[in-house]
Amino acid sequence: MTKSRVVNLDELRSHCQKCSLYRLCMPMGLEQGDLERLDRIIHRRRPVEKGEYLYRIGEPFQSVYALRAGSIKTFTINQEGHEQIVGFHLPGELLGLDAIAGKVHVTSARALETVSVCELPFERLEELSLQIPGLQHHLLSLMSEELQHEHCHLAVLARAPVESRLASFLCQLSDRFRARGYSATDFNLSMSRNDIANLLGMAVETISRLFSQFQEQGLLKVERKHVQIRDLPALQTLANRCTTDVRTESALNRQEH
Amino acid sequence: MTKSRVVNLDELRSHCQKCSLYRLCMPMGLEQGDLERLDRIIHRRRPVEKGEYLYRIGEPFQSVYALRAGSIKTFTINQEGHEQIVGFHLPGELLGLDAIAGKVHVTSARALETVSVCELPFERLEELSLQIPGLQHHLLSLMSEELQHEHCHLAVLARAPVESRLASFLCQLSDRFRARGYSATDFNLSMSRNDIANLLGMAVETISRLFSQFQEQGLLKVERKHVQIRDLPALQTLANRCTTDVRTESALNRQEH
DNA sequence: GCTATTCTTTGATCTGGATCAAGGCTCCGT
DNA sequence: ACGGAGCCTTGATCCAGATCAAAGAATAGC
Repeated sequence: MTKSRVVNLDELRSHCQKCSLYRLCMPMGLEQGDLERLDRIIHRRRPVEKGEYLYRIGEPFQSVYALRAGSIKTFTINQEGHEQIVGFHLPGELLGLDAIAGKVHVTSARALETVSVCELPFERLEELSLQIPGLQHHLLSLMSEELQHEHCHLAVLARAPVESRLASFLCQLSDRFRARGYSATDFNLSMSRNDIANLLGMAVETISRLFSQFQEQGLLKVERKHVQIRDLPALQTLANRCTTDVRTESALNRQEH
Repeated sequence: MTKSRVVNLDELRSHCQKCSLYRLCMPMGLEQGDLERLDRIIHRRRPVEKGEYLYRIGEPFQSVYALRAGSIKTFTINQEGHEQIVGFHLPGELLGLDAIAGKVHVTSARALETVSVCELPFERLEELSLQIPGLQHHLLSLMSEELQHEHCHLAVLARAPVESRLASFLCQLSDRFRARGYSATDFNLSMSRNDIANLLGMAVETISRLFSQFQEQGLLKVERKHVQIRDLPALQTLANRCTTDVRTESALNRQEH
C-alpha cells in the first residue's frame, strides 16, 4: 500500500510478462505464447486518481479490471441512496466479475488512492478462455474464491461481536498483504474509519473505540492510517474466522509456485 | 415447494430434454445435440432424504449439483462449531460452485425435505464448457448472479433493521417461487424459524414476533409453515432491497425466453 | 395411541453497540 | 501561515433486539 502512491509510468505500459502480479491475477504455468495473446487484449489504462470511479452501478458491463497498484473499494447503493461497501481490493485482484450475469455493473468501484489497472474486455477474455488451457478454470476459480470470501464476511456480519469483526478484518488484511510480499504486521489502511465501519456493519465510533482498546491491550499500535500488529495470534483468536479465508490462502500457494 | 414432496421415480430417470427446469439450470438455446452431450455426463442420483447431506465441508469437490425438486440449505461452520446458513436453494439452482477454487467443499448442503438432484462431475462439465457454445458463459453468469445475491444479503445483514430483513427474505422467496411457476403469494416454508433466524442474523424469538406482527398489520397470514402474502407491495417497501435481486430477475427472463 | 423431543410463540428483562454531542487532529486550498 | 472541512476520538445516553423463562403445538419414536 505504501508503495502504491508512486506510480511509475513505464511500469504502466509494461506487459504481463514483466508484471510482478500476473501470478495473482492470471493462471500460472501459462505458455509464453498464451501470455502474449492475453497481453494483446489488455488495455493499460491511465492511473485512476483517488476518489475517481473505475465503474459505476448501472453502467454497461464491458470489461473486468485487474488491479496493478493501489486499492479500491466496491459498493452497492440501497434505495435510500446509502452506500454499502462490499469489499476492498488490493493489487492482483480482478474486479467487476459480479456484472457478468446482468451485463450491467451492480457495484461501483472507487479508488481509495491513485491506482493503476489493466482493463480486460470481457468478451475477448471469454473467447480466450475457450482457447487457453486453464484460463477458463482460473476465471471460475477466482469467482469461486470470491464466493467463499463473501460467505465468511456474511458469517461475520450475522453473528460476530464487534471485536471479532474488526479483528477479522485486520487479520484478513494482514494475510493479503503477506500474500503480496508486503509486511503482514505493518501496513497502512487506505480506507477511512467510516469505510471500515460500513463494511463491518457498525458505527464509526465503535471502530475508533476498538482501535483504542486493541492498542491498550497490546494487540497493535495504531496511529492515523498506520497499523502495526503486535500480537497477530491473539488477534486471530479474537477473529475466530469461519474457515480460513481461501482468497489469501490460494494466493499464497500461487505465489510460492 | 408443495409439489416437491411427491417424488416421481420416472421423472428422476428422465433426461434434460424432458426436464422442466433445464432452462433454469442450463443455458437456453442449446442445440439438441449439445443437450444430449450434457445429458450424458449427468448422474441422476437417488432422492436425498430430509436431513441428509448432499455434501459436507471438507469433502473433496468432485461435482456440482442441480437441484430438481425440494429445497436445500447450505451453511458454513465457524470455529465454535456454530452453523451459519449462507442460503436456501430451490429447484433449478446449481450448488457447490463455491468449492471450485479449493477443490474441497467449503459449505455443507443439507436437504430441508426430500430432494432430487442431478450430479454433474465438474471436470467433465468444464471440458464441455470449452466445446458447447454458451455453456462457459452460462457458468460464469450463474456464479456472477450468486455473487450479486450475496452482495444484497450482505447489505441486509450490515444495515437493515429486523423488519426489513424478514420482509426482504420473504419477498425474495416470493420472487423465486414466481420464477418457478409457483404462487408468489402462497407457499410453504421448508426451513425452520431457527434456520431463517440464522440466515438473517437474528434470534428465533424475533422471527416469531415479526411473523405475528406482520400478520397483525395485515401484511400476510402465517400458519406454521404456510405463508400467504396479503400485501406484497407493502412488504417490498419494508424490504427496501439494495438492488433488485438479479438471481430471480434473470431466472424470470430465462423462463419467458 | 402415547410420550418424548423438538419447534414455536409470547412475555419480561438486560445489554451491546448505536446514536447524540462535542472537542481535537489533519489536510487542504488560499 | 491561516481558516475551514472533513476525519477521528472520547464521553454520555438510549434503545433495538438478544437473552432468559416458560408454556403451548407439532412431530417422531416406540
